[in-house]
Amino acid sequence: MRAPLGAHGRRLYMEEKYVPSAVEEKWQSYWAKQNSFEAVEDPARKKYYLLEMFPYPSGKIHMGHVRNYSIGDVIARFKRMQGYNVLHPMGWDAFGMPAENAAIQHKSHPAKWTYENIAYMRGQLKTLGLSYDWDRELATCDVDYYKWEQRIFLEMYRQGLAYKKVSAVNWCPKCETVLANEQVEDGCCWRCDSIVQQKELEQWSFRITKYAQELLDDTYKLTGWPERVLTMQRNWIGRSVGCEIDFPLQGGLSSIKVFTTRQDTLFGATFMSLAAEHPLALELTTAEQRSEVEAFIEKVRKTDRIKRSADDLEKEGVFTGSYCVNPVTNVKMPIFLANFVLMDYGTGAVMAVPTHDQRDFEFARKYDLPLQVVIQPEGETLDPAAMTEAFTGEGLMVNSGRFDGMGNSDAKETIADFLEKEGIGKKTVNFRLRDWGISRQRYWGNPIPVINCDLCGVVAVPTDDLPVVLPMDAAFTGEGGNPLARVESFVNCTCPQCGEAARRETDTMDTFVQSSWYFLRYCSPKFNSGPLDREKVEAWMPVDQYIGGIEHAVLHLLYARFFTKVLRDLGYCNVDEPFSNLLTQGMVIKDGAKMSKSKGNVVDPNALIERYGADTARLFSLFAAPPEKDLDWSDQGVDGSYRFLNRVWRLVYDVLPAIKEAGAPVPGALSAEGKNLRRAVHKTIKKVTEDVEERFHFNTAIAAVMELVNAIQAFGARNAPENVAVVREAVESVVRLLAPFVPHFAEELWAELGHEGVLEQSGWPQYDVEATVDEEITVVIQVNGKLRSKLTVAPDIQEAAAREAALADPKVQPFLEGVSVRKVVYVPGKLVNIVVG
RNA sequence: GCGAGAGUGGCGGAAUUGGCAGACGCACCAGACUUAGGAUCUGGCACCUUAGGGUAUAGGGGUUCAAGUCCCCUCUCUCGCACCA
Repeated sequence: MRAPLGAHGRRLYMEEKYVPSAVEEKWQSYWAKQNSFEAVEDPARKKYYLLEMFPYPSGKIHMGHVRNYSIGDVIARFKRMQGYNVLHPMGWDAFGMPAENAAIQHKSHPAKWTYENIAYMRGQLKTLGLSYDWDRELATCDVDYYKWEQRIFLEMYRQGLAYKKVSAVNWCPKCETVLANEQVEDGCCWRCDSIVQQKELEQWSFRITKYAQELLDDTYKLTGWPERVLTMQRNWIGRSVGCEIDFPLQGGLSSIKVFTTRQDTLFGATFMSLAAEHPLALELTTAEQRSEVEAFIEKVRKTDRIKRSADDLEKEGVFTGSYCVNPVTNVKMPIFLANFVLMDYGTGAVMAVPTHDQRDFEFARKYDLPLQVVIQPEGETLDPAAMTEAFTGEGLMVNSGRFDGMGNSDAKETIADFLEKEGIGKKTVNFRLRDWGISRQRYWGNPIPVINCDLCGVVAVPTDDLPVVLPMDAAFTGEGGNPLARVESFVNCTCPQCGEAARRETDTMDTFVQSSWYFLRYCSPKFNSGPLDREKVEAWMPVDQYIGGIEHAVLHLLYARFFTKVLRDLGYCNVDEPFSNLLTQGMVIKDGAKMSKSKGNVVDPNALIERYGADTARLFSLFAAPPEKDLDWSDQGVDGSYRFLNRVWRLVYDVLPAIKEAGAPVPGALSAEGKNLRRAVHKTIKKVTEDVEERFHFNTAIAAVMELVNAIQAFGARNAPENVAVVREAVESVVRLLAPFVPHFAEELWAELGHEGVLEQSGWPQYDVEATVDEEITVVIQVNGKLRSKLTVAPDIQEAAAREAALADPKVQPFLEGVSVRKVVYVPGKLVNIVVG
């Protein structure tokens, strides 16, 4: 039954029963109408930029999104209530392969599929009551977004930060396309099961290596990031310090350059290992070794990347027939090709020191190559003939000429100086990080804005001719490679330089490019004179809190840092690091496994919202675990959260008539019970504030509110006239503290409590320190560290009194009989420990 | 192999600075209300117990008056990297 309406359409009594759908629809439309979450720059207020990683519009929201965005929304609403000017935007990472696959499957168009998904998912996010500034929404597949990216690309090209190079890629001969590493399953194409080949292709790359040092150094400034993410990035960048050393070819003029971090073992280098792809490989091969070497190179090339880097791959190699010379010992070193030497690390050549490197050791044993010990561990004499593994520890230098007797660690620097002085080598820093290959032979991406001219070579599309718009009339058959390459009207063009017929580049950019700067674009999403409005970017950046999955620890989060630095250097912004604080939330697990269709353990957010409402869905996903941990989904747990909201609703319903007219509590006029409840209220405000603000531990914050609700319910004399003010304050506090977690629910009850304005603008509740002070405290009494009794005493009890009371306590007495008290430890306000023996 | 993190009741999880282990919730048990209960309310709920207590935070040792928390060793799990010269 509906409650009767008052004169202004307002119900006279609140609904007895909590109906989530009614409440949620009401407030969602209110927020939309009021544009409640619009972010406007305001120098008078402190800004707070809160961002969750934007989703790929795959079709519908899953529970991982619900969790991610609920966490973000709590922080956004909390900060807003605290008075911050909050920017909380949302958008779509909208280019990518699945759209193309769906188009092939449904004989549709990637754009149609993508925009339909966006429309649907936007609706789902709105149903969750997330407080986004929807006016800033962007989709990376919008021309208005990607055209600016093309402009950035061209500027990077001019600066030498974007360049074309030949690199090895995974190639499916049937699909005629490049595959990402993760699309290769057991060496076969994930779609057609053909054997994936390694292919050398001309690819566009970004020179991220130029920023390697800065990207590494600045990880030490990111104090708001989880340590493990920083560690992963540092490992990925992989800086190592060592030397480049030239080994002259025997009888030849040229030399082979190696990179080593172990120049201290140079005197023990007895042979040379080159990568199979090393440019000198064939040149160095003698006639009699030719067939063997060619067979080896072919074999290595055929082995795919995954197998090649597998742990159990046996070390193999082949002798080229040529020799080089160890520049410090003049020993003749046979030159081998070895399958474990990587062309894309260092120089693709390794000086082999079998006595002090395990890989070289295994290789030398297999091919019967000489061993020379140059580091002796203390108290032991290594005999090359008897060694079963390389010695990689510390020791004293031997067989190393003038360096004999030095500690090998100390010798590193000395030898490096020596090599530089002699012109044999030089100190270098080498990075594991490689340039970022961004070419994709796919349609649904941002076209790389260049033109290939037979006469002029690669020619940038003039800025005035931008954007290069992705043509809509491509055919999606799943065969014949990149659909874009078959759109004649797109491909055929004239060279902007010479005017002759030319072909447009049909590679599109990796989708990680779009996600590398979307957070900057959010600051001025509609700016139409460039990618970024510098003033707006300066007003909002950096992102104060970024939230997303750990799976992007290296890829996205490294690319975004790189891109921000590039944009800074191009003059678009003044930001060094885009994300001040990073929260990596855990996965949503059910029945011990990640939710997946094949496991049949998927929870559908729509069904959940329909049955319980968004507030319950949010509450449970926040309550069940702290954000950085995996969340174990439990249907019964959801019931529990729903029950809690119903309990709060009923509590308000029950007390409303009595407290309607109540004012603020007058501390001096309270009963003892009233005082206790008020203390609980203010302690709860304190705890919730701290848990949310300092730790993002929403689970304990919610638990604290639950405790307070239990306390209000247990509060016996709540309708007594002297207590109604306390009850009102208590109930209102519950509602206000719940606002960031269950915003519709809280707004509704706030209105029912008779407030005219919206709750979110009423400010975050402040606790009264005075009210939190205990009147009496419990002091624990231990005997030899074991709990024996408890004392209830005044908070200001003196040490002597506490000791005396403890020793006199009847429950403690039996434990003091027949023994002597050796010591009494007193921790003020906490415990007395009587040590006996 | 290297690096990081974790291991607490039947379950998810609390314990923020070394000071009452198990908050809060779920499940379960008993009771009340009820035609009924998958609603609601009340109470119970780590384990053992001779009812005094005793034992418990993966296992073992240590520091301390006091250890889930600090130190050492071992085991298990998760994640990341993995021939990086």
